[in-house]
Amino acid sequence: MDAFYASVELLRYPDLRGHAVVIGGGRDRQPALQPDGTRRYATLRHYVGRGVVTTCTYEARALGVHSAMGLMKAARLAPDAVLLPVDFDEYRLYSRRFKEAVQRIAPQIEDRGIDEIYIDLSEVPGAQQDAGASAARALKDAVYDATGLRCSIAVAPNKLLAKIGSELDKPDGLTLLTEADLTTRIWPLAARKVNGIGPKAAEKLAGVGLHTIGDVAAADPPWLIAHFGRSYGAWLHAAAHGRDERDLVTHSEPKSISRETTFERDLHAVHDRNTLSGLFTRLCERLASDLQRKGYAAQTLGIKLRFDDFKRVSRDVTLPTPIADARAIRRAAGSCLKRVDLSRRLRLIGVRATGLVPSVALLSVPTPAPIAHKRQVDLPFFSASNDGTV
DNA sequence: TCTGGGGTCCTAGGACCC
DNA sequence: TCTGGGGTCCTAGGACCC
Repeated sequence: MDAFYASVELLRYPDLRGHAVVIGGGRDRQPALQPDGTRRYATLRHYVGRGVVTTCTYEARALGVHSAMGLMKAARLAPDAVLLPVDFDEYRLYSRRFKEAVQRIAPQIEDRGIDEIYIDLSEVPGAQQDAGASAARALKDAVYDATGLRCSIAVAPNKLLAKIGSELDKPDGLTLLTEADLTTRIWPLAARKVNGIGPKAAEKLAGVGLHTIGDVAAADPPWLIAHFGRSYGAWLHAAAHGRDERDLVTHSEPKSISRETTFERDLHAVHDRNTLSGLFTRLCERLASDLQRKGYAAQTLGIKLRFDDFKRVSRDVTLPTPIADARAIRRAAGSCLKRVDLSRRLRLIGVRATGLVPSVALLSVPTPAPIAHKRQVDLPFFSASNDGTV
C-alpha cells in the first residue's frame, strides 16, 4: 500500500490532500474542529519529544522526510508539515479491507504486516495472460474500490523479485518482471534494495566495493561465503541472481508478543523508582491483556532495556508452567530486572512473552513437572488468568 | 535535540542428556 | 594425561523488516 497510514488519514481529512503530512509521535495531537467547521492541525514546527516519523505523504518525502526519522529532525526539514497521531485501529480496519478485496480475486496470500502482502497468481484465472498485467490491474482496482487507497504491485517469478519490483514504480505502480529483466532492471539497483540486505550488510558490502546488486552477483561465491558466512554468503549470491524458492506462507502462529515504551525523559532505577515501577507494572498488564485476548500463555518471559547511551540488553526466564496473568508476568519480569546492572539511566523498557502456547491447551495439562530446573524461578505452579482459565 | 513499537530469524555458547 | 558424537533447550545479542 502506498504511504499507507498517511493515505488512510487523507481519507478522513481530505482537506490535507496535496500537503506535506507526517504521521507519528505519541501524544494526542488530534486536529481541533473550529467553529467555522474547518480543522486546525498541529504542525511539526515547535515539536519537542522523542517521536519518529511512522509514515508521511509523498509531499513530505519531497522535503527529505522519511519513515523512522526523528520528528525533531523532520521539523527542521518541514516545519509547516501537518503532524497527525497514529491510529492503529483505523489502519487495521483498512488493512483488513484491502486484504479481503485481494483475497476475493486471489485466495492465496501471505501476510507481511499491516500494509503488505505476497499474492500467488499461479492459480488465478487469466493471470497467465499478458504477463499478469490485467490481473494486477484488477487487483489494484479491487483494492481501490474497497478502500479508496492506491497500492503498488509487481508481478514476478518469485517473492524476492516481486518485492524489489513493487518499489520500482511507486506510488500507484504496476511493474512486470521476468528473469530476462534481471540484468537490465535489477542489477543496476543499490544492494540495499534487496529485502534482507539491511544497513549493516550494505555498509559492509560497500566497504569492499560492492554497491549494486549486479556487483554482488558478480562476486565470487566462495569469497562471499568467506566474508559473510556460509548461510548469508550463499544467500547473497542467490539473491543477487534473482533466485528465490520460498513458498507463500499462508498461515502462521505468533512466536512472541511484547509491549515496550520509551520514556519522555531518561529514568533512573533508584531516583525514579516509583515512576519506573508503575510504568513497568502497566506494561505487564497490557502484555497480559494482549496474551489473554489472543488466547495464549507464555512459557518464557523477558525484558528489554535501552539505556541512555542507546545500548540494549535483554534478560529472560523460562517458567515451570506457562502464564498469562499480569501478576505472574510482573513477578517473572521483575526477576529478570534484578539480573541487570541498573546504574545507567534508562530510556526504554519492554516486556516480552515467548514460548507461546494456546491457552485452551493448558486446560488439559496435568500437574506440571515438580522438579525445578536450576534456571527456573520459584513460582506457583498454577496461575489463574482474568478470564478464569487455569 | 538524534534515533518508536511490534515483530521474525539467526548465531553462538553452555548445560544437559543419551 | 586425555577427555566422542550426537542431540535439545536455554539465554543473549544482533540484523532485519513493516
